[in-house]
Amino acid sequence: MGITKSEKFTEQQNQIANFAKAFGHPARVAILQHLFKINTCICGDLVEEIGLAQPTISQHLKELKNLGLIKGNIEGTKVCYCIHKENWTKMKLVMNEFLDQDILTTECC
Amino acid sequence: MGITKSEKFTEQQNQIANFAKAFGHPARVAILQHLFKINTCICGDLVEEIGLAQPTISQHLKELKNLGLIKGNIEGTKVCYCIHKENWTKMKLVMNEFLDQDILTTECC
DNA sequence: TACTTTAATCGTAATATTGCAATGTATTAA
DNA sequence: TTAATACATTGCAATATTACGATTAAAGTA
Repeated sequence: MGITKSEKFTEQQNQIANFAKAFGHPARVAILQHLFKINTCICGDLVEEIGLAQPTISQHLKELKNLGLIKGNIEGTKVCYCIHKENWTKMKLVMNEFLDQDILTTECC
Repeated sequence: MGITKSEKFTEQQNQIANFAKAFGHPARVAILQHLFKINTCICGDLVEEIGLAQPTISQHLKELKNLGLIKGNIEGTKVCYCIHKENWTKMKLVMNEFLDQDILTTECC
């Protein structure tokens, strides 16, 4: 049904899934990497950099902004985006708790 | 169009996105957490544990297996699943390189 | 053999995601 | 004011994902 039964899972599990979903598209990965790489905050050069149409990039940026991973600031006709440091750090804590689980058991198979 | 233009991105970006997509559903997060938690490798108790229908769980398990994050072993009429340690470690390297990027810039906004 | 158990697969419905052309909205420049 | 620039939004088509009933396949049990 394409609908995720979020109510069956813990808040933590849904949170992990939501962050992961944001990274689940290479364009959003590329956008974030670019924002990290460029010292000056980048606006719509992302469209050229990534190579997708402007509305598509705008949509991906919106998702990242809604999750709180980036911020946008209007500067004249341009918009300047950058990583939301504090939230990025918080996100890392959540993801690392999941990724860094200790593997206590020996493999069964 | 619902189709991701993977060819526009680097192999690394696609790899990150593919791993992230696997974690982008709380059921798969829950499955993995359960496999980590339980000392004995778990088979279809996952169906009871997670609370989704058996074909649904089976489908999620298949995705995780295709990505190489878990292994399955047939034991009689049951199937025993566990984390694929080596691949999990490799996945962590890829994800951490992405997540742990240094934020050199000051925020612009 | 026939029956049971367990899990995979098939088929399908409902919903979500991706991508972009067209359009709208500010802001700046002329 | 008019035109240009930069980006957001809308609307829609194509594809992907999620979920599960029904069925199948494989192995154990009576």
